[in-house]
Amino acid sequence: MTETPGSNAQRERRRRILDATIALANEGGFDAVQMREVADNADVALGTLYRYFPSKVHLLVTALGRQFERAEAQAQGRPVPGDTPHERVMHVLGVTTKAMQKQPQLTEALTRAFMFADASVSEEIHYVGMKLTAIITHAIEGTDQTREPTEEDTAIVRVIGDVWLSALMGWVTGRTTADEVERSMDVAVRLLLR
Amino acid sequence: MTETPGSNAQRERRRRILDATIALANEGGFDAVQMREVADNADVALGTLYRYFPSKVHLLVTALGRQFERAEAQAQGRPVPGDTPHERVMHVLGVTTKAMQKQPQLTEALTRAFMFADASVSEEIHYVGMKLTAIITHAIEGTDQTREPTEEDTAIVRVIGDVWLSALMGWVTGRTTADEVERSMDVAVRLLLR
DNA sequence: TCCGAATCTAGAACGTGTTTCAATAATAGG
DNA sequence: CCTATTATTGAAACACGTTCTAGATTCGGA
Repeated sequence: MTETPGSNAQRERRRRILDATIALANEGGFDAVQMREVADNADVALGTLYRYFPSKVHLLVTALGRQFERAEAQAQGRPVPGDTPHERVMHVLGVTTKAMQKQPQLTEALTRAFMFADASVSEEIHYVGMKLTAIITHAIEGTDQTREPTEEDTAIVRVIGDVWLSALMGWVTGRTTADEVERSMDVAVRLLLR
Repeated sequence: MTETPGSNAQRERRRRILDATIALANEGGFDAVQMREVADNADVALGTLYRYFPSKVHLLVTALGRQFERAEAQAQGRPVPGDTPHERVMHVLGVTTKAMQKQPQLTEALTRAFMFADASVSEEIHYVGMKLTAIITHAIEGTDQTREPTEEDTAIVRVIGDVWLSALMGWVTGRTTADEVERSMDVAVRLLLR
């Protein structure tokens, strides 16, 4: 799927770096992901870290992309429970929200990096966006994978993704609770999938 | 409206600081708003700047709030053109998008600060959110200000605001063009206001 | 007008993201 | 196996947000 270029040793280094990143983020959030610390924990020189990832934000957004990849791989084939698009989308969002609640620091780190990213990270951002829409589309379609998503479906998926990001931001910045996230998602999805 | 406390000299300092912030942001975006530079240009000591605004993000989000205040004051009383809620909302969003296109650096600076804000900025963030929903609500209502907004209206306004923020982020990070922002807003508003 | 408290100033200092560089190690091509 | 190229290392240096300190200055109340 995602062919990572380079020698074996290089793939290993890259993996160690991303692992260290996730571990640090999980413990202390965005601020705890310090480049010197990541390099140390990944057994790599600081310069090497910067050769692999040109900035902290690149690093974190790439890590987010890897998380989405794994989530997608896990959901692969398994049908989403629920009889209506609304139910299925809410199920996926609910599961995701619950997972994020269990690792609030990690969520904070990855979300803030995503939000803070500037134009130089657009490629990585775009990748994450694709994964997100793929997951929501999959939920809307349900088992009925035969039907090609209409243009309207695509638009709806994008809007749901947007609302979810905003809600996530509210939660990460402590303005809303996880319950409120779920409630506001429910309202938005109801408005859109009617 | 917004009673700024303190002596005259203090209000003046605060104004100079925010003016310098906007000016720097307008020239060079988020990175060009450097605290030492802001302090210099506003003729205050660095320590004073930090007494007024405890962080760069507080500073920028407060500046964003002031911009919204002014936008709201200008729109005050003037009815929004358009015969339907959809038309009126799109008109407001279109005008805003155009204004932002004229000052892309300023938009980048304020948007990124808003996105990056953490829990300590929730008050300022909340203020900006209120202004935004007020503007959208005003557009939906149009001249017919008699009708109390329903609960559904409120929910719709919030979703529109969320989508707009996401679209804005896409534009700021160079993933989408201003045209695409407007187009995706049109789709979202159509989906919601039907 | 005078005093004490609050505010402001100038500047040094610190932490962390980022850059740079010389030396060493690994790797690929002949 | 040798060599040229490239990658990695370790460490210093730089940039900018933030904090701290010591001494003016300003301000409000007696």
